[in-house]
Amino acid sequence: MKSEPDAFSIAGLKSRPKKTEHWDGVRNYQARNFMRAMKNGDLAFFYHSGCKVPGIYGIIEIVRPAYPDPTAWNPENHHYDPRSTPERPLWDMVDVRFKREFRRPVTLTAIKMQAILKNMHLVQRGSRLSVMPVTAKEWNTIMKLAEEKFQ
DNA sequence: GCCAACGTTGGC
DNA sequence: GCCAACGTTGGC
Repeated sequence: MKSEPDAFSIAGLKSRPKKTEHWDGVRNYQARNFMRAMKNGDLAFFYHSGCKVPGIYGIIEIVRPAYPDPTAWNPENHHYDPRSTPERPLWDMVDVRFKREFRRPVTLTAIKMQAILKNMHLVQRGSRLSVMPVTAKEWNTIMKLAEEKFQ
């Protein structure tokens, strides 16, 4: 799951009450559908984009599965979408809880250097999705890279 | 249904 | 700041 750290970072999530926050503002159908596939207890990587060192900064846990995103109904909100109403919600969000922050991020550069990760959704084509799937193999490879950083 | 125009994302 | 890649919109 991607976020620009200036808007919302893993440190920001960690500092929230119960280290939990809504992951709102997703306005892309494919990303929304990936969120709808999430279950309670699922883990996700927290990716920082649009910053000096883009990469995976830690792990979060899904603590509430997809439900309507009320920010879409608020004309004051940057992600307002009049097509979505409380009666017929169009966009969803999930609740995520801070799990762990890597001491050093697994950078996009490091990910691109791993041949085994070349099929990762994140590094394919012009993938701009803010929510995307990770396979078990990819997850384990990223975790190994994260552990190496502790040495 | 096609496709040009436009806005957005995000790495560099 | 640039620009490639992408999704969406709307005219036809």
